[in-house]
Amino acid sequence: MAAPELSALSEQFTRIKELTVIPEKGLEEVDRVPRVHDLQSAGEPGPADSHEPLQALPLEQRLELVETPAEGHEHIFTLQAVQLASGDLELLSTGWLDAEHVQEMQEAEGGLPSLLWLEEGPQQGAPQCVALSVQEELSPLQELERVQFHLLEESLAVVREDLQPVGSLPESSGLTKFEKGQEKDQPAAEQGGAQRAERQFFLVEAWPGDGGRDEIVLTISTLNVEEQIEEPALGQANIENTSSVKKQRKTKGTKQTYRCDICMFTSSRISSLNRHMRIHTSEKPHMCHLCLRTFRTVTLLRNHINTHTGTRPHKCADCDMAFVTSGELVRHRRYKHTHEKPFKCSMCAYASVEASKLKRHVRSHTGERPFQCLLCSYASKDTYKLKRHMRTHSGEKPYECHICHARFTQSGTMKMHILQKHSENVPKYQCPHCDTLIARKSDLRVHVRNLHTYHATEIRCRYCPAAFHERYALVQHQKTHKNEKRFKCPHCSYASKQERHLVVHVRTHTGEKPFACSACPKHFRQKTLLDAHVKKHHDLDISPAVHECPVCGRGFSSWSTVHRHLKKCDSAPGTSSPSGKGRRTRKRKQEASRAAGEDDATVEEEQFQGEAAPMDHEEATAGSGSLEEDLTCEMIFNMMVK
DNA sequence: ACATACAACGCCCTCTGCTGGCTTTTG
DNA sequence: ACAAAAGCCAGCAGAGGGCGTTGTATGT
Repeated sequence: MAAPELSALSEQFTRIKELTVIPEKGLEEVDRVPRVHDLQSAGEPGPADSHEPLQALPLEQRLELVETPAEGHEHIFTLQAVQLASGDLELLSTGWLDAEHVQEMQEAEGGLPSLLWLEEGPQQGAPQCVALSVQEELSPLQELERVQFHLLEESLAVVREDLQPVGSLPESSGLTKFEKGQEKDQPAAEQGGAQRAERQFFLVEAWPGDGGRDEIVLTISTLNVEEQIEEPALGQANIENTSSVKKQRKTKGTKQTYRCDICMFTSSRISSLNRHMRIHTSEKPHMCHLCLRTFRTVTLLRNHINTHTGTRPHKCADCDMAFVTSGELVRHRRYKHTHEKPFKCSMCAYASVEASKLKRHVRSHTGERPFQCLLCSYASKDTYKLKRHMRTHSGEKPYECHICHARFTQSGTMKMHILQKHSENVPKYQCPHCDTLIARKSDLRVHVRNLHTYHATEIRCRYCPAAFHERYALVQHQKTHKNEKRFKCPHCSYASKQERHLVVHVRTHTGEKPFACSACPKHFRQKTLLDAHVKKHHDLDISPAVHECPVCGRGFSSWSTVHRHLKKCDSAPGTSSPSGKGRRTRKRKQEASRAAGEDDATVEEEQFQGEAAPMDHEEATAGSGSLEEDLTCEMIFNMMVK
């Protein structure tokens, strides 16, 4: 076989097979064949001098070279030299390496050596070899560009002495492969069964693949051999184990069970057991030529390659979806079309399409959190949540708003951001208990929780004895007190909405004037009045405004003074103040009231109800003019207009 | 060898809901 | 001006849906 170019790797598959069970049928036959140590004793190179090539033998002789060690010698390896002829590959020689030789090599080389066979085959010049390292990996067959590497078991083992290959071998099968049906037809009891102990050995084989492919099959096997104990009285029980392959035969004619030594697997068929045994090796002989991943089976490789090529042969009849495997299609149909959910939770009504989903769901009942964060105490119920959580440590914000480029840790957060900040028709959530509209559902829930939750203990109104169990009702109730004149004067009928107004008012009864001017002996009931006084009489920076009497033209500092003057002026009617003056004055008063801490409502209230705290003359002249004064002026103005 | 069914794990997504900081409104 | 209340907002986690992929068992 010509060495394939790397570029042609996709054309070549190299398989590595488990050794199949050697039938006991061949046991007697192999006793005839020469043994390695016999060959060695005859001066022929053998595995003992392992760097010497095995003698090349014609193909027709190869079976006879498959030999068993002499009694007392324990096999470690079966080694086969192969010829790599063009387009074909032949088994040329095999030989046993027994424990004695290994021990010698260990002593000589300080460990198990690498073994190498190089020899000329019957076809001159054809390259041929098997290279094997017993401790590390299998070295490639020479002349092949690629061979799978696999660890060999390091454990030295003993071999069953009676394990032997079959007498005839199909070219595509291993030397020691069972013949079809053999495993069932040959009860071990018929094989004679000396007592056997648990033993182990390795077997290496290489041969061309089948199916016309450019394929090399390389078999590396570890055989565990359990010695049989003959129980003639029961007429049964010839048990044969191969590496982990344990074949149990109870009685002749009863169904046989083949049990895996490594796991609980059992099968009624040896072929199934042999196939199963592959899962206990790391062998993945099928390599994807696109990404170099390897797989155990051709089917897996094919599915994998389909993921590269996008080939999706399984199409859904009800939608446009298509899948690589039939299983995916079935699952998809359950999710999207049939809604069949076979996995049902025993603790709630949850059911799922997949078992893994039920398993995940059950953790919400059990509280199990198998995925622990290494950086904090958080643990999650599934891997994704842990991965998402890790962003809180890394600061990673993988999601970016395409409009404002703000970044977010979760896609849902970004989605909400875009909806609330960059969308035109932002949805609002109506509170079912009141008129409140809230942008987010979760915030509406907070609103309901805070304002509409029933409280066992009553919440009392700040202004009256009313009490409520719901905060919203309390707030609404308290708003009804807003326009109430709750603060009533004990001396008269005066009432105000704000307590501070009542305080000022009561001073009119008590005569208290707590605000003293620092520049003159005057005292005032309100700070605002004091400020106005200081501004008018003691602030040199302020030039007093001149207001002319419309009757006599005399100048005054304020309209209120003009008003008072008009009362005395003989030529009162017929004069006029500037248009809109009354409104502007009112406005000024409102501003002054605001400066004094009164709200507009209070001003208006005092305007129209005439219940303002009464001012004495000096207060009236100190300020910017009272409402009464302004109204009088306006009345005068109106009279003049008429 | 091949197809098929099924299992298992992983990844990513959406929806949901809570939390706490920030901002605005209200008193 | 201030504090409290209420809404806004991003961060974060819980739960579950759906699909991708690989592995195993089994029948033909």
